[in-house]
Amino acid sequence: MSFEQLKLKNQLCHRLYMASNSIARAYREPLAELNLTYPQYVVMMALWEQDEVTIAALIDKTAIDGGALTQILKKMTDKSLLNVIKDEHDKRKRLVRLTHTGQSLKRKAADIPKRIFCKFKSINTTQAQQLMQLLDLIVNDLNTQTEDETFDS
Amino acid sequence: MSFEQLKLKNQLCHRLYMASNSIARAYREPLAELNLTYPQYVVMMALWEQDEVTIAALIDKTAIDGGALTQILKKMTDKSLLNVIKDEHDKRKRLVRLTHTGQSLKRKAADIPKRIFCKFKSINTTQAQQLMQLLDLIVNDLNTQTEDETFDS
DNA sequence: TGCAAATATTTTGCATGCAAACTAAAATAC
DNA sequence: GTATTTTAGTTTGCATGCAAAATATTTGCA
Repeated sequence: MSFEQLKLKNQLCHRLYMASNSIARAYREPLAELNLTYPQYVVMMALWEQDEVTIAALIDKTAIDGGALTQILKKMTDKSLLNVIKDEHDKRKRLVRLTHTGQSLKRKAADIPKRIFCKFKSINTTQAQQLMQLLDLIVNDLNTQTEDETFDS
Repeated sequence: MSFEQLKLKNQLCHRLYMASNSIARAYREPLAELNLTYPQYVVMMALWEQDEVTIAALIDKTAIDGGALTQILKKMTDKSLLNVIKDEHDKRKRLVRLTHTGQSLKRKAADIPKRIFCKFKSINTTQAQQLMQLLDLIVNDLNTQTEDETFDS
């Protein structure tokens, strides 16, 4: 048997693995200038869109693991980018709020997306859109599947 | 300013981040049955294609970081899946060789790709191919870019 | 009212991903 | 031929990603 299905060149997952690592690596330099790691940048983007949100809302929006997020928020607090405050209405909840420093970092980050996209010599905007749509389908399928299994069992 | 370019819904990188994590998560269960993590599975696939290769060759093929790979190979050695032996011709090099156990694991892994692909309800084979091609373009662009910069400096 | 079940987060332990420093051995230079 | 440079891997330190256990509250229900 040739086991074609086990060859690396046929693995969508391996492509995603490489692409995800490559692009995260590409962000490293620009983000280092802002003293941010990639997941921290994702948290910042989420908060720049909507500030003063729950941890759960942040997990929802960023898809960052809750356990990891706790640590990430701690480091971002140390860097005075944000504060995690208690929700007076429900003391289980915490609210994440940008500091002034965190808010103003948005301007410095504004050119990062363009700097990254410049590196893509081989794909145009249309292809990038198409790629994002396909990725959305996959993420949806995988997450939906998990829920279904939960229902089944 | 609306800073549209900083919104998460417009970030290709965040799609990749989510997709890569989602699919790795999907592999977790099937791979747990083989007592493998995802990167370990990638190493196995590489070795099933070509056995007795250099560490450098493995890094090339799998795109796994060298530092991480050392640890991964150590754990796989502990599980008796492979051995890392010295190259007699060049003592700097090491050769990675599957054990009989490692080789025979291939049969048990043979149905994993199908089990994962079944979860993709929304995309067909053509779309999967298209997705892989787009991802290849991105990975190529990003890696080429890095080399160019090296030349420039 | 009072306590079990559900929620929201944090903590813990393990497995990477990655940059940078370090080690060993082979290739080159002079 | 010996010092220098290059090459191949390993080690170290830091930052996640993730599952599972632990905490703290709140809800729901008898």
